[in-house]
Amino acid sequence: MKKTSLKDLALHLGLSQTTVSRGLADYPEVTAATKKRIKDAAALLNYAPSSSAQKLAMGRSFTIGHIVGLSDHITINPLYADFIAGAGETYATHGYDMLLSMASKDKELETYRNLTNAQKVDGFILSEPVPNDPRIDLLQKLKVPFVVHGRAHEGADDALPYAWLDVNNKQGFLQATRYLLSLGHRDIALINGIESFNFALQRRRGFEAAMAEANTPISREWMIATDMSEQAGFETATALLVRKNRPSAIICSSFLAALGIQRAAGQRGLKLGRDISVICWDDCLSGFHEATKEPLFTAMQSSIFSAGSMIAEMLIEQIAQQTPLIKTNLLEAKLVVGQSTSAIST
Amino acid sequence: MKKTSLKDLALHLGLSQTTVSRGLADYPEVTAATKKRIKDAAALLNYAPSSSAQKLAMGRSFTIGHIVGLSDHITINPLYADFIAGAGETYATHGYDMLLSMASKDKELETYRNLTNAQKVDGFILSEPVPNDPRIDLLQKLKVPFVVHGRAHEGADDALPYAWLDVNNKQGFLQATRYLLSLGHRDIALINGIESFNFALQRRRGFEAAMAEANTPISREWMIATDMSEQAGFETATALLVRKNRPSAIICSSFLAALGIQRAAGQRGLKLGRDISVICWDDCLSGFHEATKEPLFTAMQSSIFSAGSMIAEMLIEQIAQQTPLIKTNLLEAKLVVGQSTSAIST
DNA sequence: AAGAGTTTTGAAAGCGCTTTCAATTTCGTG
DNA sequence: CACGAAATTGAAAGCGCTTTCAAAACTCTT
Repeated sequence: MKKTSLKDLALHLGLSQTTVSRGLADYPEVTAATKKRIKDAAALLNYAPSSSAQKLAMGRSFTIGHIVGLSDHITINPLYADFIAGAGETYATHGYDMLLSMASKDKELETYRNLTNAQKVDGFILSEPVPNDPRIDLLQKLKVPFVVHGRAHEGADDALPYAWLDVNNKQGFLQATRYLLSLGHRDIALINGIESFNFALQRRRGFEAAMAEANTPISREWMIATDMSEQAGFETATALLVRKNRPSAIICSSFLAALGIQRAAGQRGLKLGRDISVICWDDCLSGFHEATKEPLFTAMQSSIFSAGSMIAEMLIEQIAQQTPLIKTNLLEAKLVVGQSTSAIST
Repeated sequence: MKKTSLKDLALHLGLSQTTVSRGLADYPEVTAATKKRIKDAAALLNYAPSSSAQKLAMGRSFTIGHIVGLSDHITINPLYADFIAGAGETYATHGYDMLLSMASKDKELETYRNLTNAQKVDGFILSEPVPNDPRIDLLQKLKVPFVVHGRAHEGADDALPYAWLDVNNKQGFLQATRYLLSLGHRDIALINGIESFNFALQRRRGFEAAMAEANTPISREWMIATDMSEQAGFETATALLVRKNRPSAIICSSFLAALGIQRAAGQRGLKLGRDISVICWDDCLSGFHEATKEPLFTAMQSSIFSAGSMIAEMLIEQIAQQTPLIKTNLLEAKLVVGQSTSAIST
């Protein structure tokens, strides 16, 4: 049995392709009665329009591109997976598809260009921007709609010449640090992400601001920027805890790394929330969360899943209206107190 | 500046569309000289064929579908992310695109049907099969090429009526258990994945077989099937370790859960590889591995990234040759000794 | 009952490519 | 130099849809 085409369907109904096409697309000029007749027949004959024909005729692909740049052996991180899942859910409800493309870092720009030129996508979501990200320049030159997850440029927050959605990293760590200070902690270490990523830089700013507010000196050796993996968290924390004067609290940029801190602490007989306080950034990854119980870590929470969902919404909207008016969205993380922090014992 | 079409390019070159098209596609009847002329011009004018037009004309989409069924709030797991990354890399080198679609469990079958009918994809990769998976029946009925990651039916391994790639789960845990036994362990607990997934069932089989071989009784309360998350590992291990006669070794179905076991052990002052041995299945997730150092866990390793890559290769091959000859591929996991196991102290 | 206005339908022209088949050019050979 | 064979090129017909524009079928007025 061959695929049923619009022509077949029209023939079967004794109508023109035009009318059938319009009926299926809910054009107002088609009577409700014939619409129903058309749709019933379509269901019966198991008709589905060929997407490539549609795309060709309409000049749009109803597809959003996500490109992940694989550098050597570092691949998708779980964060990104959740983000994608959020976006994907939104696409599904809006009739969009998601094109996911892996490209080695050196082929990344080329991949953006190809997907655009071949008209495979109507727009892009851009993740993990770096300062003055070349991808942004490229996409602007190509005049293809896109939204950035994060901001690629410091300062002038409001006047960035592109659409973005970001979480208020600075404010988040400001608040987190204030919380630790309010518990009496003064010797606070920072285990941050690589600070060439803007998010990490902003978090440090927040940390520093809070410490400055409280007139608390920062130990430079206690501000560490590293990978956001369990292993890195473990190693960094171990290095920190092995010293004779160790911090009484750690503020950490990732849930995964916090797990590593916990391992390091456990190995030295230290219990989180009793012997040492830990507060971390928590992107609310699925699989690490049992919503039911008191959270393991005190954390600044901001679901990256919903970030994905929201950014997809923004992009779809931008595509719908031709004029690329530049919308932005700044999310605030929420302080949630868990078991990993306590007031300093006097 | 409008997009350059094939027509533009042909006009510019003073050739027919036919020749240009053939030249770009490296047809043998086009002279090397004109081929070069064509390709240069294409590069100059920044020409890229419209993929939808190509698809329409050729009746193929050069796109592979991956559908992830989201059940409620459980989304993509990191395992799957790595798998996808591996597949994506292979697609890229073969000129294929990956269409990633999120669908709630109840809409999942419908999504397969839609993508197929709309001819959006040339084939599917099917993940996490369950016994007698309805998706398999559907795809067979739709006559669309697909390869299953894992096997959906027990027994008759060789004669399954579909293409699959799987890792030898039974053999893997057989070997792992034998290793623990060889270290003198007899009180071994199993923390397994949900056993409605075939992979988990097979691993239990392997465990049981090894124990039977050694005439070692299994404590039924020590065979636990649960989620493969850090949290679940932690809770299960805690329950196990809190008893007065606790196992001397644990075999665990996931690296993540093993992390949880470690946390539970640490909390009770037990050190892995000294006070208790742990061996786990390790899918070699990126981000959890520093290739440089001795691995944390003794484990059965099998990279899920390369599984993704291999399965993509299989599918592309199956698509290329119309006749769907059914290939299969059984991978063996590798025992790698790390720090988390040691001979039982006498 | 005719004319104007309003719905509802359809023929046909694309969208940008591939590919069949026929036409043209080039080449080798007697 | 002529002639058939081989290599190279092109005109045009799709692929399956959307959409413009014109025609046909109604619905009211007067």
